[in-house]
Amino acid sequence: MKTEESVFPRRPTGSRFNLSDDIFTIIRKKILTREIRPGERMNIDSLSRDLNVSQTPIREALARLEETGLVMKEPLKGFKASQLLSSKEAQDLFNFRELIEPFAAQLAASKISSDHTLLLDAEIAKAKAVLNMSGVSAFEALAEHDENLHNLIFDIAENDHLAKAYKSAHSFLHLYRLHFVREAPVDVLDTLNEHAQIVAALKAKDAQAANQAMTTHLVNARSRFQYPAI
Amino acid sequence: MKTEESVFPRRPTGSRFNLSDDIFTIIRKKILTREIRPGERMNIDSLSRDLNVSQTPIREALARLEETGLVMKEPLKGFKASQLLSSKEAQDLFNFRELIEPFAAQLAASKISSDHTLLLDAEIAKAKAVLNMSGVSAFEALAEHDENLHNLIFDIAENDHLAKAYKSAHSFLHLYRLHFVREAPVDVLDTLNEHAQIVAALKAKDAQAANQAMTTHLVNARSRFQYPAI
DNA sequence: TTACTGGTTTTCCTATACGATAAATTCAAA
DNA sequence: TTTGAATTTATCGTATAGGAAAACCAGTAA
Repeated sequence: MKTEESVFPRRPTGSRFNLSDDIFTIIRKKILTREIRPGERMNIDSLSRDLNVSQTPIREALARLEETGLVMKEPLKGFKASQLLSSKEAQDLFNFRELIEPFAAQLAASKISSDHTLLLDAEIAKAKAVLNMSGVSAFEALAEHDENLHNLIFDIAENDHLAKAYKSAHSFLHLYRLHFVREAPVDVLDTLNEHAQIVAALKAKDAQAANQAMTTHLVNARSRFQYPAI
Repeated sequence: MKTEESVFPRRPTGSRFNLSDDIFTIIRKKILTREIRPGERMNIDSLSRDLNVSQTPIREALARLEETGLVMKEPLKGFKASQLLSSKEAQDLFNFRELIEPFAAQLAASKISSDHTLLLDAEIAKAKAVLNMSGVSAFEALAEHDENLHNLIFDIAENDHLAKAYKSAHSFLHLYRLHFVREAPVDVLDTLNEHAQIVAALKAKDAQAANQAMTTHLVNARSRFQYPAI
């Protein structure tokens, strides 16, 4: 019978809800940052001890993560982080992106507003900073910018189904890319130029050009992405 | 040392695990058949009583369903089945289908094997039976055939990302369509003819024709799908 | 070495309790 | 009668203990 728990309720009452949402986000981040490695087993009990919550929210979070595909449950063995995409799956993913992202860009071009224009300009301006970086931090900054920009385009396109499909696929690409990060400098300049072209097409409300610029970008991205033959 | 457990174990040992998976399927089905209506509140306690399981598997199932979008959690009110797609969202969904399904058909045409051909033929043959039905049962049979065929095509196309995107979007279309089911006879003949054309293109391994046939089918489906202005 | 057997660990599930919050209901005052 | 405050009720979110069954492991026998 402990007394301190009644005096200091663990959770500052009313300040935040949905513990399991928080846990979901935390575990998801652990996976996406490779703190939990692909294929690694995840023990409900130790997670609950580490994160200082009971098993219930852990179970809920893992169930949701399983639904996203980032986590797998083996019937009587427990949960583990999903394996990395195979080479074929990665190619499939690129094919998928090359299908939906140009379409999203095309839609976005026809729906863009002046607010959106400002956001796009801001993102492009921010990205210039990457040029002065190097090594891992450059890689990370570029990845973040890339994600921001692509998300922004889906926001502008205003098709939830499209955005959802992209988001769910994107985690896997992120992990895959992370796995093969090398010290070797990514070709930052090319990437930024392509981004700028996409944004220019969007601002010009030229749907056709936006589609084309995005396609070009993705095709180049695929070829830049030279992962070692495994 | 009990003896009866070998005769009749509580859970037919080995035959099924994962109570929460079963529950997930059951609840999902209840939603998809409108036994649980869009917007209806779902009480964890009464679900656990109705389904004769404890709260834990219910919570897990609901968490997963929330991830699919079929169920929503309002912070301190509980779970409810998601609202029907708005008219805009339904249009967005059709746009999305018109993007990914023709592409899937195109892929399928280039990958199709003789096994697949048999399956497609079987599905087309089975669908003929719908012509002799009427009313609601015709609608249901057609919907099932339609789903089978489209799923089959995604199987053949062998791109998991694509298939996943389709599956997640499809539930919503199903519900939306169900909502507006009318006694008025759907145009079964047109639908079956279009399906036959798609299958013909696939069997001919003509990717371009398959893409085109699917596009035509979807465009027609959209226009056949005359829902009342809300 | 291989195969079996018994104990240990892990996981899934159940049951249940308790605090907090939203909704419903009662009751008092204008 | 109506309005508003207080109280009750229902339900969610969280926590924790424990039991059943499978999986794992180690030690022994062939």
